[in-house]
Amino acid sequence: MSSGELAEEIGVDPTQVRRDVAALGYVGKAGVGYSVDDMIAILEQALGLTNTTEAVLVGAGHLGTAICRYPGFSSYGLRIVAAFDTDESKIGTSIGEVKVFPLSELGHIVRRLGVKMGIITAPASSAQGIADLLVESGIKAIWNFAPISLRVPDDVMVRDEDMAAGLAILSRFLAHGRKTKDSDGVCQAGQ
Amino acid sequence: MSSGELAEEIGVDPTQVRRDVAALGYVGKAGVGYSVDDMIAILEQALGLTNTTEAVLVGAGHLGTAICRYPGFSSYGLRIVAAFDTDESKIGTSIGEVKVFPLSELGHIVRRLGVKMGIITAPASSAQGIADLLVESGIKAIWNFAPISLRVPDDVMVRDEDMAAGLAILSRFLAHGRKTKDSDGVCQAGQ
DNA sequence: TAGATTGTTAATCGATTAACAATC
DNA sequence: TAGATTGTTAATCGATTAACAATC
Repeated sequence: MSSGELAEEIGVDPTQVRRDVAALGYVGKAGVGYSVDDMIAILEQALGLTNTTEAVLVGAGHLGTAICRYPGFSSYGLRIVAAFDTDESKIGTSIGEVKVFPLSELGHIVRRLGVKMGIITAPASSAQGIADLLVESGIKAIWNFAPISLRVPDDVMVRDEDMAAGLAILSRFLAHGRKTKDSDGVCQAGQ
Repeated sequence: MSSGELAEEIGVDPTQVRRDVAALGYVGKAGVGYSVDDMIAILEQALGLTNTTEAVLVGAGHLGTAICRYPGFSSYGLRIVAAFDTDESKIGTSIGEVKVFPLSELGHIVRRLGVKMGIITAPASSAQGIADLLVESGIKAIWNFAPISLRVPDDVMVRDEDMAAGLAILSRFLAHGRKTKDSDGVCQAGQ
């Protein structure tokens, strides 16, 4: 497969493809292109999809439940090993395969299992406290679904899946009828 | 509030703040700064949060249910007016305030209500078909939760809330221990 | 007035793209 | 060999930042 075909497919410049592929250390064949199999292997490797990532989830509400049950993640190497909540009625129950534990057990369990990823599906009001708790327990990557910017140490990565931001960008488009580059930055400033 | 304070708060350069604020047409007072109230008003205006956006949701599974019930959206001006699914057992039921209709009714209802935003929470395999249907019915903004790149006309905006992409970036960080700029582009190429 | 902070111009930085010799 | 496609250098483009006169 050639850089031109790939570029066409994803709507970018062919040079961009060649550049990125080269940056990953994969060398194609001049006059021929790239091997699809090699390409897949290289990308999986680069994205860290080859190893299974274990994660804990905090906040067993609707969103947490949806994520625990989402069938796609296992094929991307994610395994949720425990869920936490403060709601007495949820503790002890299971969401699919995932057991729900009291939040007070979090530090204990995370440290014991050596889990490095935490997923926050709790309300915004308790998200920062949960993040602190996760970081303190040794978590290095946080997937944050709460609509709030979390403060964490530099060596911890946060990925915001901030739905309100996504919604704001779409709303803006509908209201003003144009797509902007700055939307993201402006939105953060607004929080 | 000064550009310096705002910049400090969100971790960017003060000039950036001044530039963006000016770009929105809001003029601050030299030597004083910006009025917080004016700032909020300007941002809400710019982001289109002042008008309520009506949306339809397709795919009344776990994720769709979580979104319909998510309490935060109403304060951001989103109102989901109808949900659609092909599952006979779901049709006719309600998720909170939202009624579930058969997918065959989508064009009819969307056109009738003049809704401009569609939310896709269906499996990846049916997402493109749903997108086509939404576009055909007059939808101009699609909020896509299915892990697939949708093809739509230029005048339709798609916002991908692609969880697999978010997961890949975090996995990559855990596996390789560094944050990258290119992750997004590379990830698209991998799909 | 003196201090602070703006809006904007000019300089820097990085990312994207065009062009092309090297290679299969 | 001839055609195609690579990796990379140089040129372009846009975004970020530093600097500062204008202003409250």
